[in-house]
Order: sequence, then structure tokens, then C-alpha cells
Amino acid sequence: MNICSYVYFISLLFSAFAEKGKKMTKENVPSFLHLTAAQARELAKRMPEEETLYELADLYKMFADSTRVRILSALRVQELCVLDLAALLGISQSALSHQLRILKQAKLIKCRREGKIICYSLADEHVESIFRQGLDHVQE
Amino acid sequence: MNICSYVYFISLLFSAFAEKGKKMTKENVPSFLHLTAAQARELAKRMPEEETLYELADLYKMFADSTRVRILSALRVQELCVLDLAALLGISQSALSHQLRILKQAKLIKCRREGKIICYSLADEHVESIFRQGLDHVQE
DNA sequence: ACTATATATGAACATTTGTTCATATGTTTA
DNA sequence: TAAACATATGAACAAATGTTCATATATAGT
Repeated sequence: MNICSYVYFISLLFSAFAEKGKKMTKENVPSFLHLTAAQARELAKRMPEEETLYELADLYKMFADSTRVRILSALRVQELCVLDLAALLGISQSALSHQLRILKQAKLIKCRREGKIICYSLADEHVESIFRQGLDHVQE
Repeated sequence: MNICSYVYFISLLFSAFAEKGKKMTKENVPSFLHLTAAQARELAKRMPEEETLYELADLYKMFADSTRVRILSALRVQELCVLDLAALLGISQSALSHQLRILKQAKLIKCRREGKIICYSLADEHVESIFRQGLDHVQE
């Protein structure tokens, strides 16, 4: 957990005490918070780094658009070139190309050139497992 | 795969043939597409339903915002009431409440009332497993 | 019943995001 | 080397999303 959030949290504790004219002791907390300071520290320690959580959100952002999900879903089956993919999904070449770039930057897909055409495929097994995990949840 | 996309795809095949003054045969395809019609049908069959893919994108949308990821990350550790959570994460009560509603509607978290306060927690094991899956990928 | 506390929500606003359109880049073939 | 083909990309626009501010609802305590 980021030090900023924690500092903010602690400052809230102090100001809450100040408002009520109470003295803050190490393991005591203001009434509007139901966690003790010690519990809050413990909780914060058990959370991943703030930075990691931002990266996690960024990863899931890639799967958070139906066009990208459909692209990944097709590439799960087989490698495809841009025009085939566009025709298959019924979207414009431009829109697809923009999304392919985004997915490529996120390292979820890779591509190789074969003459005039460029073939895209999933980058690795991890992508497949993330996809399947979500699919399991959606399909109950 | 949605019938609409497939119909669109087939229509593209036909128009491509028409433009070139060729006749379209069952298993032949225009040169700008590297898939045969049969391959395209095969591929489409192996993809989940279009509707399922939209639901999948919606599911991942929940994890695609850093505030929501941080909320879920805290609730993984323990049940928390709104004000504790807001203080812990350093966000306003209002912003948090809006996000809690979104997560609740998506059935990723649940809540129970205890007097004045309302305690939130993760809805089920699936949420934890989706979270962990993404975390594994991010942390390499 | 009145006040304080805890949470929820509607509207306005700013930001982000995805698509389209026009055009650029890069590769093959005539 | 010119033309055709396959893909990429910048800019403009529209739509979706998250936060803030003000206020509403609901419960507990006096």
C-alpha cells in the first residue's frame, strides 16, 4: 500500500481526535472509525503495493472493451491477419488497427510479418488463462 | 459468435467477388482474405457467443479502474465499513459510495447492515480468483 | 422529536476512451 | 518505378466514465 494513503489515513485519525478534544493514544481510534490504528496498519501491509494495483487495473482495462475482447477471442482460436480479423468481427480496418496497437503495447498479442500481410496472435499462455478465468465466471 | 457479424462477413465475401467480376464458389474466397469461407465458419463456431463476450467485457470493466481495484484489494483482506474504507484508501465518502454501488450491482461485493454502519465484503470466491489471476500476471 | 452519524444519490463537470476520416508507411507485383 | 495492396496513425468527434458538490435517506442516541 502506498505511503501516501497511509499518511492520509493517519492524519485523519489525528484530526478526528483534535476535533473532539481527545488525546490520541497508540492503539485507540476515533469513534467514526471502527478500525484501530494497529488494525489499519496490519490491513495495509496485507494489500499489494499501490503501484501493483494500478498495473492490475491497466491489465484489466485491456479486457474491458468488447471490441478488444472479441479480438482476443478470435486470436485464441488461431493466428489472423488484420483484414481477416476486421471482416470476421465486422469492424473497420482502422478501428481494428488502433485496438491491435493497444493490445500489442500491453504485450497481450504479438505479430509477425509475412510479405504484405501481418499476422497477429496471442502473446502467451497467461492471456489465455486470464480470458478463461473470466469466461468461467460469466458462464457460471 | 453473433449471426450479425457472420452475415456481415459473408456479405463482404460476396461483394469482393462482385467487384472483381468473379463467381463465388462455396469454399473459395477473394484474394484479400486469407481465410476460406469454411475456415471462417469453423473459427466463428469456436468462439463464445457474442453476448457472452459482452458480459465478459463488462465483468473486466469492474476491475479496470484503480479505485475499484483498491477497494476490492482491501475487502480481500477483511470486511470493512464505508468510512473506514474511505479513510484507508484516501478517497471521499461520496466517490467511494458511488463505486461500491457499481461493484454491488455487478455482484462482486455484498453488504450487511449493522446498526448505523454498513459493512462491505467480497461476494464470493470467484472474485478472489479473478483478482489473483490478474495479480499473478502483473507480478510475473 | 431532535440531533448527530453513516451511507446513498442526482446533477454538473472534467477526463478518458473508442471510432471515423483522411492520409502515411511499407511491401509486392506488373 | 508506378500501381495496388495491407497496415498504421494523427486529428476530430462522440460517448462513456469517475469525481465533486449538494442533498437525501436511514439509524442511533438524547
